[in-house]
Amino acid sequence: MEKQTVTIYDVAREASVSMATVSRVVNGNPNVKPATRKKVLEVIDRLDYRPNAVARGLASKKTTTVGVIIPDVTNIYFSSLARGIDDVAMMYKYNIILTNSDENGGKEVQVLNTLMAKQVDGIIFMGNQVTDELREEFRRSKAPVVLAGSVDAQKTQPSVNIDYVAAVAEAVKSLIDHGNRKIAFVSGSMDQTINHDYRLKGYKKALKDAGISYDDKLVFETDYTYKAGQSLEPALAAAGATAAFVGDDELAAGVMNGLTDAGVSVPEDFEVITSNDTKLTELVRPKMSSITQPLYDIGAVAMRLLTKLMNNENVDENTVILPYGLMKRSSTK
Amino acid sequence: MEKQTVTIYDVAREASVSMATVSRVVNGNPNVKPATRKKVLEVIDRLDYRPNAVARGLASKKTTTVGVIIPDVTNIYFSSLARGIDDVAMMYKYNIILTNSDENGGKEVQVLNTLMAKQVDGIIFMGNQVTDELREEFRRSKAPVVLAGSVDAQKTQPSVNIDYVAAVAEAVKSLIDHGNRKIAFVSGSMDQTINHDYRLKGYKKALKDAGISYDDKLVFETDYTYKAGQSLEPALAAAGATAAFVGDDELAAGVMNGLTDAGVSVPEDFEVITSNDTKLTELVRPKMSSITQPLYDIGAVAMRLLTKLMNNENVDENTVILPYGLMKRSSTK
DNA sequence: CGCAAGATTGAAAACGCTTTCACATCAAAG
DNA sequence: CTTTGATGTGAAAGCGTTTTCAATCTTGCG
Repeated sequence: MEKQTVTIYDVAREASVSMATVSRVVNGNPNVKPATRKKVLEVIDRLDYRPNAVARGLASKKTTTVGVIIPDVTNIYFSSLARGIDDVAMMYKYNIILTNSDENGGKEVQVLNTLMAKQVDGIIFMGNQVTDELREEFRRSKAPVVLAGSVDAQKTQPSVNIDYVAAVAEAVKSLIDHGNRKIAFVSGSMDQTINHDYRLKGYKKALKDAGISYDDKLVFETDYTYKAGQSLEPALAAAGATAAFVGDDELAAGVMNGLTDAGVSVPEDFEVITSNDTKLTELVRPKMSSITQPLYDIGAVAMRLLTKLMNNENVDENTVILPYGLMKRSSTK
Repeated sequence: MEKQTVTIYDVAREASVSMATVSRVVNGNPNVKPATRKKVLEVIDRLDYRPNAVARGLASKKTTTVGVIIPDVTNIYFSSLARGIDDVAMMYKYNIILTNSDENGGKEVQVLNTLMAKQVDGIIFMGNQVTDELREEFRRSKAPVVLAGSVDAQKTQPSVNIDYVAAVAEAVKSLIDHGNRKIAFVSGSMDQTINHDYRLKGYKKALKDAGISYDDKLVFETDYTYKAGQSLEPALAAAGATAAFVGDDELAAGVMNGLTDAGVSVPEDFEVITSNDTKLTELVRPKMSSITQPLYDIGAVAMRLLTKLMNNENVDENTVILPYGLMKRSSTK
């Protein structure tokens, strides 16, 4: 009992016009006499005809779907971007093929290839380690690729981000202004461009501006997980830190809770400022001060930029920088 | 400078075989002489041929992509399921077209239609208000549909869930066992089957078993948002509740924080137990006691079930119920 | 009324692959 | 050597659209 499918041919026959005409009305081509259009529309309605997007994709070489590579949907930072991406994608009639990469280079390359095989019209990439191999795949791709909330050391791809260096510098400066001299820098892998080339740079800049010397014993490279943060307290104490800048909200929540559990009170004895301003910052107690980022917008703008690229519209600025801010909550004085 | 694409025809020509043969080696069909296979493989490699999945989809009537309808990726409960879905999808070589529905009936129907137009091989639906119209769409769909972490009053679709009635009953019973008599039931819209037909039923059952009479003043119908929970304290106090069962973790975090902010200490003065065991339960302080659910597995099993359905394998049980548990943390005594 | 310029339409060729069916080949058996 | 049953292979017909190009209608105008 395979369900029967109605094709454009059936409609053409029933309406006694050609497939071409049906195609025209379906696609809103204006070169159709109103009377014919009406007739065709009626048949379409009567037969409940629904165009087959795959056939259309083959014939037109456009699939109206874009690939989205995300480290992990479960991470609120990225899912917030994804939400922005999907909303504007829908607005422009695109669909999203979403795949988790775990920031695993091999998987990323593989995923990229299957996306290209599926003939996506464009790709949005999230992830902060653009390997040479990956960059090579981007280049060979006929579909435009834009990075969202993600940086590439060689700035070769269109991207949407905030000014991480300035944001981190400002965040760290606020810590310094509160009298802290030993400020920990806590983040994920230093292999990630965003940590190594941006955040750390901002951190160093703030220190330098304040005349504090940089000490790599205060740099903690760890996982972006709650657990990792939670178990950091002893190390933080050992290093004599009195405050910390943290590169991820979940990680920061871990750090804070680990501190609190160890009897260190935040922000009195230890200040914490985090990076992403996800809703986690409001859930934990004390609420976390954070760099603020227009998460949804980063995704939305990235997708919007991608639509332009896919349309071959020329864009004035390929790498867009959105504004950031600083939100003081209760994890800092 | 359109990038040139290599087709199966090019490979056939270069290898001096027919397209059929190339197709066979690409698809691992065993009826190819090893020598020919080798020859073809070499050409494929040399020309860097990548099969066009759209053309393949048109010819074979299989797209190896499934649609996933999710209320909001940003909600950790659902994104956890989505992660499970994507992982097993990848395992079985499927891709995921992900769309947010906001549990908006109209949008759901529309999305469903575009998914069907894209010829997805199957659909995973998350959302708890299956309207008649939606159910009708499911029925007319030639692709199988399975519900993940979502229930339909008419149990007509394959689905993967836990036993919500029993789980809630048990959770509420634990609250009763701690001496509470006035237990609030806090959840999202009562229009949602899961709240109305399952959770509330479990709640009532627990009350009844304990000989406590049901009082609808203790039922709080609200949004699934942190904010909604946070502002609930006055109402909770007014109703004289000393404990609450909450249907969503983010909402529960709000409730708890609202309580705490109002000077009510949890769990001493007020106990809270939540439903989804997402990572939020561990982030907040006190950590939240919760019904535990195998979130990732619900998604994974749903996807696995879908693969079987797509293959027309016959499955013994269309509606699978996964085990739940109760995790005592610090928001209950 | 005649004609050029649009405005509408249709025929048919792609699009890049899978799949059916028939044909050719080959090794083993008689 | 034939015969036979596998085994390998190719030709060609789809799959359901879009799109090009030419053909056919309509108009407005002189």
